[in-house]
Order: sequence, then C-alpha cells, then structure tokens
Amino acid sequence: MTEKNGNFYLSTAIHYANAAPHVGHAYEAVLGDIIARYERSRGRDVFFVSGTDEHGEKNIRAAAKAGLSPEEFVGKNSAFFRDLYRELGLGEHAFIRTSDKEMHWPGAALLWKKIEAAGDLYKGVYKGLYCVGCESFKLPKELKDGKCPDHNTYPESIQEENYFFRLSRHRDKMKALLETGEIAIIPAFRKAEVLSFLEEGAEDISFSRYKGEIPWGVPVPNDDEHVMYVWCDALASYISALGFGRENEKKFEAFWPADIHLIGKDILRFHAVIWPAMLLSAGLPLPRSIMVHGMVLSGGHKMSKTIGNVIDPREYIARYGKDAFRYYLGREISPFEDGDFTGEKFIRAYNANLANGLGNFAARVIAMAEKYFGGKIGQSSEDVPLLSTTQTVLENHKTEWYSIPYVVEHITAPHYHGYFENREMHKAFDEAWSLLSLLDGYITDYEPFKLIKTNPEKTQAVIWNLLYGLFYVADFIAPLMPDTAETLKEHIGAKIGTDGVPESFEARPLSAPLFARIETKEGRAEK
RNA sequence: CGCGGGGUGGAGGAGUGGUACCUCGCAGGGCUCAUAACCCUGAGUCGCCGGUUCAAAUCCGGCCCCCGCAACCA
Repeated sequence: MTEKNGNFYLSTAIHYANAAPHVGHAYEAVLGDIIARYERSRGRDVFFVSGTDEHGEKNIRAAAKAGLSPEEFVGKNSAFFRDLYRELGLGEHAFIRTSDKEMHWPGAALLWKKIEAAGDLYKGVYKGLYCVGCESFKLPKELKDGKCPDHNTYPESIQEENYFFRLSRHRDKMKALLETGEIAIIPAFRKAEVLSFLEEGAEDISFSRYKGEIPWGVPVPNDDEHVMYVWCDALASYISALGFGRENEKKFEAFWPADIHLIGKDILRFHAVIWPAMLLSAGLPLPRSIMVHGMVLSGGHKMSKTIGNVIDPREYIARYGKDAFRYYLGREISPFEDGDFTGEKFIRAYNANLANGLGNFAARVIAMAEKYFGGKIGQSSEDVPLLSTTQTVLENHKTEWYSIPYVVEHITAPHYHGYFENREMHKAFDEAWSLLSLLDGYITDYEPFKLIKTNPEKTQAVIWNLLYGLFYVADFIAPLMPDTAETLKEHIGAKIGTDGVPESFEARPLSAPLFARIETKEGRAEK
C-alpha cells in the first residue's frame, strides 16, 4: 500500500446536476471545507474534491424540458455549484465533472476494465417497469397508484440485457472490513445500519444501460451497445479526480486511499457497500473512513417547494455574509444529526453569538486597548488571574488560579483538538465560544474601564490577557470563519514570540462592527 | 413483528448512571469599555407505566405520540 506521508484526501459526494444547488449542498461543502482547513492548519497536504454527476436519463429529460442539450443543461447546473463554492469561500479544492471526457472518462474506463478482469462482471437480465411515455424505467416509489405520474399510464414490465456486478461475491469480505473498522463509518451508530444492509443481502447490481435508450453516459469499454450505469460512472470520480487512468498524474499514488468520503445519510449504502466492493474487486486500496452527515431540514420538514420552506444559500450569503452562513452550518448544526435551518433560528444564532458574542467582545477589547494605550500593549510581569467562577470551562482543573494563557493552553486547546479528531466540529467551536464567555467574565472581574483610573499598569496586563484570548479565539474559529479570523488577527496586531505565542499587541480599531445586529422588531425575521 | 432517529423549563436544542446545560424569552440585581451590549441571580414532576441500582433524563421491559429511510433524491 502507498505511504501517503501526511497527505490527506477528502471528498464530498458529487452532486446530481439536474437542478441548482440548495442549502444541503452548501452544508456538505462547508463541512468539508472546515475539515480541509483544519487539517491544513495541522500541517497536512490536503486534496479536497467535489463535483457534479452529470449523466443519466433524468438529466436528459430535464434538459429536454428546459429546451437545452444535455451538455448545455448540465454545464449550466455544474457552473451553479462552482459559483456557490466560490461564494461560500471554499479554500483550495478540485472539481470533477463526470461528463469530462479528458479528466473523468479514462479513470471510469480503467476501473471498469479492472473489475471485468477480476471476473466480477457478467451479462444478465434486468427486469423493470418501463414507461413508454417517458421511455425509461421507473422505480415503484416513483409511481403513483402504480401509474407513471407524468403520463398517468401503467408501466410495462420488461426486461433487457445488462452487465451485472458481482456484489454478492464481496459480501462477507465487506462485512469483515466494516466490523473491524478497517473502513470506519463515522459516526459509529451508522455502522449498525450498514451491517444490516449486508444482512438483508447484497445482491448483484445492474451495472450498465443500453446506449440506444440512454446515449448520455460513459461508454462501456469494448462494447458499443452499452454505457455505464451510475455506479461505475459516478463513484469512479473519487479516483479519476486524482488522475487515476490518466498518464502523468501522480496524485493518485500520493493521495489514495481517501481519508474521508463525506456524504449524506441517504447515500450511505452506495458508499459503504457498493463502492468498497468495487475497489476490492479492482484490487485498489479502500477508503479509510466514510463520514455520514444528516440532512438540513427547515422547520422540521424536508425542504420542498410545495411547503415553501426552501432555504436559498445565496440569499443568506448575500445578506449576512459567507462567514455568518458558514457559522450557522458549522456550529449550530451537528455534523451527524439532522439539522434545522430557519430564518428565525439563523437570526437568533447570529445575534447571540456573532453580534453580541464575538463581534461585541472584539469591539470592546480593541476599543479599550486603543483608548487607554493607543493600541500598544506590551507584555506585563504582573499576574492577573481569572476571578470569576465560570465553571463550564474550568471543571476538573484544580489549580490555585487560572491565567488566560493557562486556560487556552491546558483547557480550551486540548478540548478543541479532541473534538476535531472525532469530527465533532460543532463542539470544537463551542470551546471557542466558551473561552469568549470566560473572557467577557474576565472584564467584569477587573473592570479595566475603572481600573485605568487607579492602576494603569495592571490595566495593561488585563488588556494584554484579553487580546491574548481573542487572538486564540480567532485561531480556533479560522476553519469555520476564515475571513473573520483574518480580520480579527489584523486588528489585534499580535507580535509572535520565539515560542510561537503572542508576546505583545498593536491593536487597531475596527472601522465597523464585525457583525451588526439584525433587528427583528419590524418583523423582518422571515420564517 | 422491515431499519433507524426522536419526545428535556414558555419556545428551540445539548446532555447515555452520581449537584440538569445552552440560546431566545420572562423577573430581579450589577456595570457603563462595547454593537440597547456585558456580568450575576431566579424558575424544569427530563412522553406514560413498571423494573434494575446506594444512585436513572441516562440501563432493561411495556405503552403512547412524532419523524426519516426502504437501490441511485445532500
């Protein structure tokens, strides 16, 4: 197996390009970007990839409906995704399109050939319900009262010859790999779900479609009559993105296997069972972990146009900024459970934690530094310990007294990194806000705005501690809110000492509030 | 008996054996550096019934009610 030397490979799912992205897509991208930025800050070389799944009959039909060719149609939607990622402020990342003949097709073809060479492909008969009006197969759940909802006719039961993948052959091996954790499912409670899929049986799956019906796809190697069905087409993007199947591409050797495939719970089966089985068959290394996030609901319901609870990510980014939007997705929603996104909740969280919490704290500290000392705060020899009894952060640490640097180094940082290791990012960020709350308490402890009148030296030490704390708050939230972290650090003006921690500060006042309060009196809070 | 998640102060959520935590809201107090912000205090039979335990929101059994998934929809 390849030694990756600290290289880190993270993928989101590739998204079906039949419509513009919604908040769920934004959510997955932000989670991925948070992990990518964190791993980079830990010194890893990170390859982060997302993309669009562009083939399949649904796209052909949607394109026809829009009066466009499939190429034009998916090109448009794919561009929406790339635009969204830019608006979300994703850091360095790759973007793979399955219709890309140069980047993607060679990898998909090579994977197919390897699976075929392993003897895991055979021709069999695919049985399905076929709607003549749609000219396509229908799944039972797509039907209404047994009829095609578009044509109000009963579909015919017909058969066609397809290639099949011997998934059944890999069932036991897959079970073992999941049970031992060689392929880790994060969070662990999802593992039971996957194992129960395998218990129910992993039957061979249809792996191709007739080209006559669906010409829009990756051709099956050495067979003009078939195109690949979604499995080998879409899933192969995880390795084609690294250059698998292309010459002069070294990324595959450097980055594969994936450290994390980040996916939604709805597609867990394919990623935990079918994809590893395909790799197993092809003799390729298996992904190390599959991280499964929940769905973003709105008002407790799946978003739908009928209910009218669809959240448009671009609207929020445009109104409140990308960092505020990222904040909500990354901290207010657990990465593993379903989350709820409503305008009301967003505004509440924004006001409480960004305007009142972070923004206001930064403003008051920097203002005092500026007003009392012209912004220049040198290190003081005076100890100014915390006096407040805030226990949330201090539990289990029985020392005589706590200094801000002690809390940051021995309490906040270890907790923060511990949570990140488990990918509980929302909890990691909670630590930053706990620190913030403790720093607010510290101001109450010493009342520097009073102290300045009697003891300027001690006041300076207090402000030094506050700026020191704020510097680390900025550091901790950097993966979540990169722009805000940068702005904060600019205005804190820390001079870093030889041991890598801030020694003195040259604070510059903020020209405008970091996060202005959102006033809701006039009922502007939408549902 | 398909699989899974959930029912916690007025609202929304964290919390898987040992003084019940957070946000919003409400009541009272403090402070004035700051974005009417910040700090402190107050209020909860943890869906129902039974069991295990020195100890249960947390474990076990039963019941009631919500919600997802169930082969390509993040």
